[in-house]
Amino acid sequence: MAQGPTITTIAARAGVSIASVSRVLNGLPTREDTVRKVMAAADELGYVPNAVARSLKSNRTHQVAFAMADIGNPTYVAMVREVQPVLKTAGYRLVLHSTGGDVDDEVDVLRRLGERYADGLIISPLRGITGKHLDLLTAAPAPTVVIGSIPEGTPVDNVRTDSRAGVRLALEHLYGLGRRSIGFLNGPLDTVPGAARDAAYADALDGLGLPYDPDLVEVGDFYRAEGAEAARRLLERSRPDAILCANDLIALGALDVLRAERLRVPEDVALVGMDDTELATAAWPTLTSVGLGSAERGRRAAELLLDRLDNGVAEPRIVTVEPTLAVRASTEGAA
Amino acid sequence: MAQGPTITTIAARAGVSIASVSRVLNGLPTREDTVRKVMAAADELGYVPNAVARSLKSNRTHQVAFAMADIGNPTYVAMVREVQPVLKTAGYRLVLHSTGGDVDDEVDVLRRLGERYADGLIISPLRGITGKHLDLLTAAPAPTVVIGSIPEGTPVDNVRTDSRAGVRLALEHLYGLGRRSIGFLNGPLDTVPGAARDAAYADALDGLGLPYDPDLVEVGDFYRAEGAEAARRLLERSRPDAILCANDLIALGALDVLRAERLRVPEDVALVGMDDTELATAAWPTLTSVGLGSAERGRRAAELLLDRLDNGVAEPRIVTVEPTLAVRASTEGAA
DNA sequence: TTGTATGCGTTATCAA
DNA sequence: TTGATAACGCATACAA
Repeated sequence: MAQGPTITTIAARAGVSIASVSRVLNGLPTREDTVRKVMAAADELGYVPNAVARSLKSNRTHQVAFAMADIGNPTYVAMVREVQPVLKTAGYRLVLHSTGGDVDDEVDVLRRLGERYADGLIISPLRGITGKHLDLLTAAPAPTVVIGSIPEGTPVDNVRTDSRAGVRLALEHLYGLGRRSIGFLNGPLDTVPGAARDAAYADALDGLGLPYDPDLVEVGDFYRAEGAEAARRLLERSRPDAILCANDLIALGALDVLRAERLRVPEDVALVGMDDTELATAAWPTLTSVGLGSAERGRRAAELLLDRLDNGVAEPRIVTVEPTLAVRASTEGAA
Repeated sequence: MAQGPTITTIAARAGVSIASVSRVLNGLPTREDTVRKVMAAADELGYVPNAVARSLKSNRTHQVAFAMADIGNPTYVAMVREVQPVLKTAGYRLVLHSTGGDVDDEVDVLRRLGERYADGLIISPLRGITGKHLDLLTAAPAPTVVIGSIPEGTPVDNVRTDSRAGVRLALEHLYGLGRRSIGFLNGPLDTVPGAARDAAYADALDGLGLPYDPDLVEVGDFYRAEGAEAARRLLERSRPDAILCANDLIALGALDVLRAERLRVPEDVALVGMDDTELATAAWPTLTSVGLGSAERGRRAAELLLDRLDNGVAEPRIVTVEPTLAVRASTEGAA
């Protein structure tokens, strides 16, 4: 914990100026002899350059911030897991912000980006871009990439998923299996995924020529217990032959309830989750799930950001990641 | 992305010196009139203090680094999830390092701590403290907390779990259920948890007066596919009436194999996982699992570190987190 | 090739 | 109460 040596210490030890030390350490052309003396001194003293001082000069921290709602959520875990190696390879550290999905917290992250502790930001706002976000985003003090939907024309890089297509995949799959009464367990409508999936569900039904029946829709939260509650409420008033859940956790909750009600999955009720997390294959029966490309979204976001950091400005770009459907036992019956 | 205003900008605008600006912004006693002028100027310019410059002066980054093997592993997710709010509340940012369990990577993290980009470090070395770690640890340039076992006498704060007691809990539970042929699916023996759990298993058997039968032990890796492979190998040569797995993922793999072999859980084979992750309740039957207090270890580590950061030096402390046994359907048969 | 001096943005010391 | 100035550790323009 002793005060570490600085280039001044080395300079004294080697009998040269701090400029020479700096030059040697940065590999600039220097006389062989001087190089040796400096390197020797640095070695003996166990010199490690001070990142903070370097940052102050260079205006680069070699840090990238990543702000998400909850690092416990498998979706975000998948993102972080992909973001991390991309950044690391490029020489950036990852600073994590867990906002709890709180708008003020998210806004705070944006504002504090002005403190310049990071060179760039990846942010995935759970409750969407509000007016508060917008001003800060358009005048962001550092390159920013938003994962999730943003209002048209917002001048930032954006990686989004096509949840509409994802929901359609699920419903078409269920329709193809002969299911006609397809329930929907959603998360809060004031969240980005909640609102998007709600609209997509109505849309997909329409595309299949099925009516939208409010009795088949329940809103809870994106967690297992709340998913179970919602499922219970749903089953009290209707008996669908399939249920789409807005994420895998909700689907696990639904599975608990269906089991308790002695309803067989998929024979009586086919079940589909979303996000295609590890939980989907841990469940029994294994869970058919719509993959929304969390991992890929994370990776693409990191790449966009790095590109901008390295190559400077460019037009804002929008990347859309296509959804996939992982068909498993909860809809097809096989193990 | 414009160059942000500095205290110099504000000073000019308000017609005072940078010293006055600094005083106002830091809440030091200043004349009412000056305060107003400075605040007004700062507001209009949208001033945000530069964290890097501040750090250079104060020698404090308000960042804490957390190094772990893999941010995808539920154990580490649980830790991060607890560490984050503790740090945030105390005003620290979290810098994440995912080392892949690579010793050189871990050593690199320790070394680069000398760059002073963080005020402290929490590290959870998967393969244990090697000689390479030791030197750097004892002379760490910033307060460090190690999660996991460390050699006696290593002068750093340490949060450990009592995996010996954890394994004992599991085996006593199984013994109490009448199981006498208890298999063990472990992870690599050159990892800390692997080695510890191996010794603990032998120990616990001994305590119960059961013989150690090498045919009942298999080593794979801490993942599902490898767990399944290990289970397959184990079942090829013996038929235990219970299996302890070194983590939940291995247990899931074992569950897959038992199911394929038409062996009923728990009637034919009782199954116990370790770490008590979310996966344990997602599985079917739900999985009895030994909780090793990942969340609590994370929280305690963060608290230890903060205490040291705030209150300076103190004797190295060792915190041991007690294991718990979550009994579920995979051993007791109930839903 | 090397050294002196300056600035990055802040805090803090010292006179005024 | 305020302003001029030094200092944090490093990189660099410029002079020698």
